[in-house]
Amino acid sequence: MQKAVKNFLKRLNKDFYERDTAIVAKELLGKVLVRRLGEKTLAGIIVETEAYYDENDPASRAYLGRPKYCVELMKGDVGKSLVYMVHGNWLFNVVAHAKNKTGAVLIRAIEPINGIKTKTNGPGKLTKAMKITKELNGISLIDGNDIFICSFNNKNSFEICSSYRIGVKRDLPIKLRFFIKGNKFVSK
DNA sequence: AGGAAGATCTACT
DNA sequence: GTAGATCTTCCTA
Repeated sequence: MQKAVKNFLKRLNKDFYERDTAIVAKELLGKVLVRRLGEKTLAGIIVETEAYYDENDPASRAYLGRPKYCVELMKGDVGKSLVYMVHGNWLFNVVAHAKNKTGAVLIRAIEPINGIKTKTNGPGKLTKAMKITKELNGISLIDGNDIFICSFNNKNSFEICSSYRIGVKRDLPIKLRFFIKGNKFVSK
């Protein structure tokens, strides 16, 4: 820890998360996801995200008929984690949306900077690497200490690209996936 | 008990 | 690059 950790700036607060979901998704790129496990601290730079909206978004966990706990979380306070299982993989999201809206940002890939040994170039892989499970569902990234996101003193600037979301059966006609151009940890 | 899921791996054209 | 099988735990009934 050491050098990288000293570059952490402050934790992202409610004002950061309480904006349009796509804007938050885009601005989460280059931020640092921190996971505390007792004495250990795992950290990685977020390099790929996707925005998911409300019941009108067919790919969203808040879409009609989806599990109630997901809908409630995505409607509720921003800055909370939303964790759910898909095809045997835990996926990690952060609730983020403008006031009185619904939405969450899926963290799809990170670039390891501290304590991570396994590959993190996919949403299921990064949760495995960071030991993220259902236990973290619903906790706050603003107040809690087990997991949170910080801004980071990035030396190198980067270029943001967007595309349609991956693996989604029915997508919206707007590009809601954001990633850092050329980063090798971005999923394919 | 059954169905569904925003994934991953492997094996090809 | 795309295609298919397998996937593992959840929610809802």
